[in-house]
Order: sequence, then C-alpha cells, then structure tokens
Amino acid sequence: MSVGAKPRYRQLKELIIGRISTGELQPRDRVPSENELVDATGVSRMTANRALRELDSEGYVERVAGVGTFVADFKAASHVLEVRNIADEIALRDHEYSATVLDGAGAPIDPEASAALKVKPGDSLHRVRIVHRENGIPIQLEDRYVLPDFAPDFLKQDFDEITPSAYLSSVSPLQEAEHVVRAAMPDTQIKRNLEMADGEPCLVVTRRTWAHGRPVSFARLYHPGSRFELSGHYAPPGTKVFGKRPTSGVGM
Amino acid sequence: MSVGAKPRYRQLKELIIGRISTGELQPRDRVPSENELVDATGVSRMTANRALRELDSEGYVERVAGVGTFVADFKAASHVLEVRNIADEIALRDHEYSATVLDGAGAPIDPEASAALKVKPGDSLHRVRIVHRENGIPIQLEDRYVLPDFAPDFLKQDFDEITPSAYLSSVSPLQEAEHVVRAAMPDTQIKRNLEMADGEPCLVVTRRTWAHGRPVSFARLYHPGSRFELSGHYAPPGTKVFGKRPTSGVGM
DNA sequence: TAGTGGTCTAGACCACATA
DNA sequence: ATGTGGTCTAGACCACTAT
Repeated sequence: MSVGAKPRYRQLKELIIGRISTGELQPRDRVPSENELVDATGVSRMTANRALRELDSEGYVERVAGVGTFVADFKAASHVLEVRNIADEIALRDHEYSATVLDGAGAPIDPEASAALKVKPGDSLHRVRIVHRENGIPIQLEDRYVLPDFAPDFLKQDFDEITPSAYLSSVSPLQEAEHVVRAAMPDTQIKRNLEMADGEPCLVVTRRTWAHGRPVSFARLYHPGSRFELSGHYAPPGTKVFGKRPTSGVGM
Repeated sequence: MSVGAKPRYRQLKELIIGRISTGELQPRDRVPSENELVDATGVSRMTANRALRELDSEGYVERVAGVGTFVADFKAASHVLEVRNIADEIALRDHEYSATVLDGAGAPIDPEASAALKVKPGDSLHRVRIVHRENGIPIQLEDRYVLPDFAPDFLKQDFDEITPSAYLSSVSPLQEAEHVVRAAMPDTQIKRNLEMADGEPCLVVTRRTWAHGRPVSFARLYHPGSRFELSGHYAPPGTKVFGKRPTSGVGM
C-alpha cells in the first residue's frame, strides 16, 4: 500500500459503512460476500474476511456461516448511560471537589447491604458516609459498606484526600459492577446533609462491585434531584464503550 | 483442528485471559509477543496476531507497535446503564403490555423540544402522549415529539399496536441517541395518569434520537419512582455491549 | 540491529446452507 | 453441487521502537 493510504481492510469497511449510512444498504440487506469483495476489489480473501469480521463484531453486520453477511438491525444494540465516579465527574467539569465524612458510628447495618455482600445480617461491615461537594455544594451522599477482609484498612483512610472508590480500586482492580438507579424521596437526615429543598426528590444510585470473584462493596449514592443528572450518548456500532477509553476512571 | 475443539486463536485468548484473571498477569504487565506465542504454541503468526488483536479490541490488552502488548488498565472502562424500550422491558419480564394514547391535541409545544430538534419555537411538531402499562399498571408516560418531515404519517399510527419507538425505527434505523436521567416531582396531570401516590417522585428519562444525521425525535419518559428502576451490569472487557446482543431493542 | 506490531497474500480445509 | 463463512498457514514487507 502507498504511504499515507489506509489499510485495505479499513477501506473495505468504510466502503460498506458508507453504503449503509447512505441507505443504499438497508438493514437485513445482503452485503457482498468475501469472494465478491475479492473479485471486486482485488484484495485477498483474508483481507475481505477481516473487514467483514470486524464489521460483525462492531455490530454493523451479522454473518451467518453458509448463508451470507447482512446489514444488522440496529435494534440489536442497547442504550447506555455512564455512571461515573463523582470526583471524576466534578474534575471533568473543572470544578472544585470537596468532601465531608459524616459520623456514622453506631449506625445499624442495612440488611440490604448484608444481603448484597452475601454476609450474615449480623456480621460487621466497614461503613462510611460521605458528602461529596462540587464548588462547595453538596451533590452526593455516599453510604458505603465494604467487606472488612477485602480492605482491612478501609476505615483508616482519609476520605478527604482519597475517595472510597479510588481507595478500593487501589486495593484491587474492579472486576464487575452492578447498578440500579431510582428516584426516591430522601429521609430527613439525607435531605439535611444534601441541603435539599422541601419536596425535592433524590436520584439514588445503588452500586455493587466485585473483586476476586465476589461482591466486596455496596454503596448507595444519593443525589439532589435538582442538581444532578445522568447522561449518556449512544452512537451506533463503531464507537466503543469498553476498552481504549481516555475518559474517567471506573467507580468502585 | 479436531472436532469439537475450539479454534486456536480462541484458545490463545482464553489462555491469556486466564492469566489475567488469576492475577498472574497484572495490569501493565507485558503479554507474550506474537512471535513468542508462535514459538510457544506452534500456531502461525497470523493466528497469534488475531488472538492478541481481538484481546486488544475487547479491552483486555493494549498493543503498541514496536514495543509490545500489555495488560490493560481496567480503569479505562466506564460503567453503563441500559435504557430499554419500555415494551421490550415488559416483554422481557413476561408481563402483559398495554398502552393508552392520551388526548394531546392543542397542548403547547415544549420549547425544549423545539430546541432539541433544532426547529424554530413556533414550528409544528408531531406529538403524542402515551401511558404504557405493565399488567395494567401505569409504568411510563411518554411525551414525544417527532419531526414531521421525518415521519409524516406518525400521527396516523395506532399506538395501541405499535410503540412510537418501534414505528420510528421502522421508518429509518436509529443512528444516534442521547439520554438524560433525572429525578423530579410530577405535575398533577402526570401524577394522575401514572396513578402515583402523593409525594412520590418520578424517574424522568429524556431521550433524543438521530437519523439521517439530524435529531428527529425528542421524548420525555416519566416513570413512577416506586415502580421503576434502571439497572446495569458491568463486566470488564470481553462482555460486549454493542453488537451481537440477543436482548431487547433500542429505543427511538 | 533486532524485536514489535500492522498488514497482506494465495493458497488450503472445514462445516454448514441452499438449491 | 455450489456458495458461504470460519479457520489456519507460511511466508512477506512495512513502520516503528529500543538498544
């Protein structure tokens, strides 16, 4: 290939993506087969194969052995929302982050947390409650439980300096996470700590994270409805969500 | 390869993934090079290349030409939440779906909708309001605007039979989507239509979708806070989010 | 200079679909 | 029987990085 030229498999991909985006190729339409691409463009079959295979894994087309390659139904995709780390979120906006650790001593352990972390209801868990602020304004109340044997020194951390999420990530890399997002009214304590108006609802994110193959942390993240939102952008296949992202860290 | 055996590039991938998941290979550790894999396993270089290349695109490793292949930092990933089509969501649960079209005639066009669809504030837009029910219980109020020239027959559809999302998808495949999730209190009309309790907040999803390179539809989806939640599961690289999903359709 | 990944080729054999 | 995708090989040339 000449200097500056794109690799041939890429050219093939772009050719086909172009036909799809102009509507020349509609969902479920048949895409040229490997051999047809070989004949039409002079590339080797392996090159045509790579182009079509990547288009498949990226979701543009579906391939059926023995049958052919077809433009994918975009319905096969899923919308996504990102749930970022609060400190990253604030840093992204170039705002000032601060935090206050609440006195959580003696607070009873939420049975849901015990269940989520698969420990007996009575078993002790590390717990911390923190108000996260953006430019001094409370934006999240984090109520977090951690498996003590996963992070024995968890409670010794200075959470003004390092977020629980960041500390847990430093203990061990994240393996898996589960989220649930709800709208709910805050109780009086949460409302006060987040300096919320009367009648203002919370956006509540519940998060459970895994490391070493077991759930190790459970957190409830309360956000003032008037000051927080989750947003997401979906662009069809080709835009990767996992891997190779220059964006913020994952929350733990 | 013998019958029933996995392809060799897959075996290689699983070998390396295994070393990563056991911790034998830590983030930023060097992964065997293509030539090393060739020597160690007897495969051809193209097969080793495919294994490593796919591990790269799936986010397990990072490759640097001239340098080597390294275990990826998992922090480069992002948490995601799925926003599904309401009818699919209900179908997934094997529940009964039903819908009621509200009389929306004469309702003023929301300036936010005009702005989102990039039309002048006075310009007319197709609009429909629908209550979606799961087993007869209201679970979503959809307030949707559609660019008339994108889907001229939009208002002629029987939305008891086909959801706006499904109809729009049939007009043209989805290109792009934007979501925002908020918690907010419903106004009295929404509260009544969703049969919500006093003081119960809404989970509000705002969605904008693109086709043919321009925004074509804007929707606000109101959900009773006590009866609806968004959930998401994140598993590190290897679990694909886009493409090849047997799950529900994308919302339009 | 030696090693790395990036690409490409021209064959090959296979299982599977369709006709 | 033909065509499709799925896989694999044994070479090759290149640009780049590190030493």
